[in-house]
Amino acid sequence: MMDERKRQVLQAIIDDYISTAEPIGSRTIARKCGLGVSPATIRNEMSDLEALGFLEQPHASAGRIPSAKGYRFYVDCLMGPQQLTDRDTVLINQWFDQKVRRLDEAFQETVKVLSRITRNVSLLVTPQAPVCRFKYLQFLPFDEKRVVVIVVTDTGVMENRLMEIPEGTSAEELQRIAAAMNHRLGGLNLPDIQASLLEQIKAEVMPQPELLEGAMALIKEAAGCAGANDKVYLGGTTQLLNQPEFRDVDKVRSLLSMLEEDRLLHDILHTQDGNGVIVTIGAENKFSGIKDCSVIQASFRLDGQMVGTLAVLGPTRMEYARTMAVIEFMQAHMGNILKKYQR
Amino acid sequence: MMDERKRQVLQAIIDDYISTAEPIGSRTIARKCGLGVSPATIRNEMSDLEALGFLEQPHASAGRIPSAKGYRFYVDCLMGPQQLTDRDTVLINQWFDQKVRRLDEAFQETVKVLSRITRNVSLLVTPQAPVCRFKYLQFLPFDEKRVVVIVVTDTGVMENRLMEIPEGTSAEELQRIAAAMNHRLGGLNLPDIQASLLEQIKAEVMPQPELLEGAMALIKEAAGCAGANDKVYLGGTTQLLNQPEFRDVDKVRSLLSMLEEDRLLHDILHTQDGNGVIVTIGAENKFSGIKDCSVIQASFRLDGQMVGTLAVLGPTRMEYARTMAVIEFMQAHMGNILKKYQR
DNA sequence: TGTTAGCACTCTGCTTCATAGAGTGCTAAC
DNA sequence: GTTAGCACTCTATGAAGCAGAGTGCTAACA
Repeated sequence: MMDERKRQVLQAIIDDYISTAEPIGSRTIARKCGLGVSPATIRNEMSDLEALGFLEQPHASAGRIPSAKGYRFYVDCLMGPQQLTDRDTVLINQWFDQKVRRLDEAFQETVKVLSRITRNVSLLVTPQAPVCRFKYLQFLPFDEKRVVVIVVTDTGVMENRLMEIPEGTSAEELQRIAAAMNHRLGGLNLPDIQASLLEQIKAEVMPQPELLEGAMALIKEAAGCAGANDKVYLGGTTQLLNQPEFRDVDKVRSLLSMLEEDRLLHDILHTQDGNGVIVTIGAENKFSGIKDCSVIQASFRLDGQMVGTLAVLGPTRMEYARTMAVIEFMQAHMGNILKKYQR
Repeated sequence: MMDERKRQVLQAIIDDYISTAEPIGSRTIARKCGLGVSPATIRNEMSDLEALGFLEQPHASAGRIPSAKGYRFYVDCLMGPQQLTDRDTVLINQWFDQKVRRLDEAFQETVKVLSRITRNVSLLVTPQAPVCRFKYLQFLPFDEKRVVVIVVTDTGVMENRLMEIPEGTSAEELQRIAAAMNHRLGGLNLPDIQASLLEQIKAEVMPQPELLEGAMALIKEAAGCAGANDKVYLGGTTQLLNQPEFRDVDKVRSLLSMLEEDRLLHDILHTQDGNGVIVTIGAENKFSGIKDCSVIQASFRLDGQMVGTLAVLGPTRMEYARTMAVIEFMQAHMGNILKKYQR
């Protein structure tokens, strides 16, 4: 029931619609898809394709547009894999060579370049529970009253902060406190360093509660959000405005206000372990707010560990093949880039 | 020529227009401004006000709307100072209590809350040339192959990074390098630490060029953008979509794409030393791209030193009194907030 | 049986036109 | 100086008409 010609017709329609965003009629397809048949024949095929659920009609006398099911079939069975153009790869590499300094900057720049190349909104989330261990904590001198506290973890995530020294605390005492904490906490996973454990240490090292509090706060911070964990990066929201499906300000607003909620974005993406690129089309998405959008995503890893997920979000009418190629490329290169610049 | 009644009429028109965004006729004003005169009289006044340049007419038979000059007069002479509501101050304080951890986060959250309260786009820039001195640099152990480099400055801005140790470098050698650099650079202003000076040191401490390069890069970084210097924070861009003057997607796009250019935003704000709130209305702005917008801004300081400028950007039809009150409040509280959480 | 030409039909989008409504400016009276 | 009255102007709105695009159906054809 899906013979070769139907597939060709469907592909031609989707390809055309992706680039024009206009409903497309039998005449145009007959001309473009090169089957050498008349519009009437195409009309029959289109009628069948609509009956099968791959196409729909905005209204009775308009052309056809692809349905979600149509896009799904297109992504799964019709479109071929696509290579990135050299221009794109060069652009990406240059971009990162110039801009990236820190881990969170890398993420920030990634969404920028991703949205620029795909001409769509892009996002990047980092996982909720980072697996990283406390290595040690150190007090560095600053001036008579203050000291720099630095927390070092095994993934190279480092937090530091300036802190007041309680009246009359000697350098030796500071060393002792640091040593005590390092002894107790060294090698522990950050999420495992609970308040209870910190309380225990506090009891042992009583004399400088303020200082200890500060150090603890810093460790908690490193555990919770150190570097760039559990964060959402969003880029290219203005790209929406270029899409004809967002000619209406109200639509833009409703989508953008959704995208402002970090929690929601986290949920939109399937944070999964696989290496593949995942495409979610229209109503396949969990949230009805993006039921007219598609999401293309992939998770990337560093040293075997899942570091985050990057994604492109756009109208269901999207350049799937190209966008998937871009995501795949970025996924593969994220590891290298991160290794090179940070850890 | 600007008698009391004219002032009252102008004020009534502007107040009304600010809240409705509709051209406003003599009848409405006669009813609202409580002067007990007829629409015809108001018409005469309005005609005068138009001749004086304070009002304009979108078209011949529409009501009047304020001109840029009208807003200017309103801001300078008509509107009274306004207090923030308790709800607003509570909202702001809660916001920061919960969210702020680091300096750059403080800035990020500031633009969020600012745009939320003013219902307009808000921005925050930090000055181009931070005045801060290099204090010292230190290498901390990480593992056999790598070391953590930390740069400490006198304002508490700290950069750190994980770095490879060149094959066969002893701990003593690292100490020597650090000492040499600290000796040469200690106390210098970061912007003054030029490539030339670093080159010189490089010549003196030849043996470990890679390590040195890394440290230098880090110092340059600290000089250029350490912590949060020379950065632009932008928030509440979606607020634009709620303004009737941005019902047109093309307008939104042209403004948003302007706002994406950090350099431009930097230039939009007058980075100045005064403590006052500055209002720039319509074409008073340097950039024609925002000639239909007004900017309300103030610089804030910490320990006497100028730390940044915050601003609200919206259509010329803006709640000037309220927005100025908000900006003033935020300006005063930025110092406290920053002191409390960071340095 | 699959393909095609022809044709009637439908629906949108654009243009034109008329109308209602809001607001002004002017004049003359108070 | 203020006000009522009135003619005038301009916009926004909705109806009507028309062109264009596209379909579905039927009948003929290979």
